[in-house]
Amino acid sequence: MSGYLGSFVHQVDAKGRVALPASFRRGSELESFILIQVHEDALSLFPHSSWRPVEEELRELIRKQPEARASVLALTASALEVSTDKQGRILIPDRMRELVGLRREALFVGALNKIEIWDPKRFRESTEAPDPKFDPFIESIFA
Amino acid sequence: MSGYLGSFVHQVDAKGRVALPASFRRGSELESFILIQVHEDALSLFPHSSWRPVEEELRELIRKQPEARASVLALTASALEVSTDKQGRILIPDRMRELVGLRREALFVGALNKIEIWDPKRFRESTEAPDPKFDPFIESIFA
DNA sequence: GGCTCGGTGGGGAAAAGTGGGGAAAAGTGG
DNA sequence: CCACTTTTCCCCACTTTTCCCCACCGAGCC
Repeated sequence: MSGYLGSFVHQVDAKGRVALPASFRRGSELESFILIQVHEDALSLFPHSSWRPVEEELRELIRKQPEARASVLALTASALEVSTDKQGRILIPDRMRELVGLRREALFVGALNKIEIWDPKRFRESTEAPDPKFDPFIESIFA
Repeated sequence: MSGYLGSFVHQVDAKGRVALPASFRRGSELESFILIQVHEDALSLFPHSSWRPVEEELRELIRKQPEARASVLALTASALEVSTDKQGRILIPDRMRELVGLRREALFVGALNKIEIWDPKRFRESTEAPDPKFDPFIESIFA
């Protein structure tokens, strides 16, 4: 199975639940993800297979540069393990929705090894004027 | 199951008991941890699986640098094994709470291989202005 | 049209968090 | 060795939150 691709808008209900897009579900059983804010304006969902190497590298960073401990602690403090319920939904705590301005609608965006969750309006604003500086690199990848 | 993540505030009752957050409980039975102060302003809770390699390294250090014995002894002297009671609570002795300024509220923070226990106010102060020097490292980890 | 699958909503049982009384154990002094 | 004090911790009770489960709706397919 290849990386996550595509974008889907789903409703956030009164309890803070959102259905994970069907095409992002891998096993048919209940799955769990790491929910964390690593970019301004978006939450990220890591499946365990993608999270494991991230966790290793974070610990490596602290061992080599102990002063980075506070930065890493701030990250892990705001991260969270979330599981899908029997309907394939995840629960996003109020606190995390506020961080990225999520209201009634959540935009799920496939980002290869992870899934990003955006407020639809903010996503449009962030992607409508991409920097053309990188176009040659991207074109050469697809050549 | 991956490392400890998330942050949770719980009440310290008059007897010095605090509920361990449910998401930090691994086995359904009673568990035990090593409670120790390794950082200024925070207590650390090590599950046995994380403590074992630490213990190895401490002994290794003494073997290679015998002058470090006093420092290690000061650490182990203030450490403590704590078990959860049937309600999933641990007991934090007054002496340890005073060391890190813990009063009525205790903030449990997941820090991958261990759990840290902070006074909520001190945690905010310590993490609200993280050193941006490490941002590039962290971003490259999540790329 | 009937069926299935994906998405949405809400009620209720179960679990988590909190507090306190009292028995058991440990510590202290005669 | 016994009696008394203090501490520990086991157990019960209550409140709040979580989340499991059922039901419905709508779109697409057979």
